[in-house]
Amino acid sequence: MSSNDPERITELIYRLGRVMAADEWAEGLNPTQWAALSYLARANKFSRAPSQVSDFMAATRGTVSQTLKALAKKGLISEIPSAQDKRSISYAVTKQGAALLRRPNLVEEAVSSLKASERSSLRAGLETLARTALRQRGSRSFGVCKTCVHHRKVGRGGYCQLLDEPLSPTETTQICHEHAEAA
Amino acid sequence: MSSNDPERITELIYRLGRVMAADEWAEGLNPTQWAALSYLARANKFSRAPSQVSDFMAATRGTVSQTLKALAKKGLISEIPSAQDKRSISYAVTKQGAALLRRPNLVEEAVSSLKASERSSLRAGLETLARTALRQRGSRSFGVCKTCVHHRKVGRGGYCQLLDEPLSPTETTQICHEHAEAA
DNA sequence: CTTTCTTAGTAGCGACTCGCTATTACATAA
DNA sequence: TTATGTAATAGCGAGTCGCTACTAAGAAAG
Repeated sequence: MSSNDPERITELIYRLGRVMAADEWAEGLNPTQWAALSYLARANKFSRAPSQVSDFMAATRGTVSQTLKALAKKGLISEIPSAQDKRSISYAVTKQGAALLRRPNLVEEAVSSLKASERSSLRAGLETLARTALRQRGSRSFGVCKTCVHHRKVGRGGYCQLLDEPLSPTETTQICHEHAEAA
Repeated sequence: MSSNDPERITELIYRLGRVMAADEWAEGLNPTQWAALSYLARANKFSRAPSQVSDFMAATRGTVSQTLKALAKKGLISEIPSAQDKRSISYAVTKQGAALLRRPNLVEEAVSSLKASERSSLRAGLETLARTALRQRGSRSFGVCKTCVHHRKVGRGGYCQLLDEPLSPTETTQICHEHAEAA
């Protein structure tokens, strides 16, 4: 009888996901390619290898490998071989890729039209939900550096105690593969 | 600076959608097939034709036609030709299909573990969001009969004033293609 | 030093989705 | 009767998906 049915919420998330996906058949890309492109644009330099993209996208490395090759062929991202580890590759979003990402998004617009109070409670609920679901699945959280246990604020930027690397102000707001939510 | 970024909310919905999808490669079905099967189980008898499924799934009739054929071949749904309109087909979930749908779902479990207050505000936010996004897109709402402007309560069941059809108590809780939210 | 793990990335396979453009089979209105 | 519109499907090409199998390179243990 409860109208707060877990079923209804699941349904809504699923439906919204599908509507967003349908909206993302544009500019010659498909939803998966948009997801990979947008992740790469928001991830820091330690988190842009195929393995990490596939972790984020909840897909296998093989699948993601193909997606990234396709994006590279379209000139939206570029391959950058690692200097340290000769097995490893990283990808960077090109100017053309960044331009494409400025396209307005259906759900983002709908979110903007929400009242601030609705927005913050929606966000809180989704945040908790995502944390729970991802933990159950054994997936990483993929938050931004400034909310991570390994992060120390240094001046305007910061420092990652896990990777022993200084971070620029911009980098502290990027997504990291090694992210672990601070208490 | 706002941590209620529309971007963050969009991101969370997208990520949850992907995680749910990854979780739905099971029992020989894929995410799209699960979505169609679960819709058919929850839709009323006026809303189970390929056209209506494709409206709901935000896909073309051609794509959905193939998905439904695949489900039928697996014996999870069965084809029912319409008596009135000889162009039209309807689908019904079989016993085997219904049995499959009882599989526990990752996100549904996560939702259940939410506090009741969190759950209701999450639900409210998603409801509004979905309504806005669907209207922007010109999509139908696909609610259940008992919340529809065309619905009149009659005893334990109801009556649809649009289709001029009586509804059993069960039918008033099913999804309808013609649904229009009552004020 | 070599073996022996382990990890990063990729190819290729079969099944499938997706949007697209016909095409067929009706229904309905002029 | 003849348009006009709608329901469903077939077939096309590009691409995702999980999978297995593979190469190459780093790391660890003998």
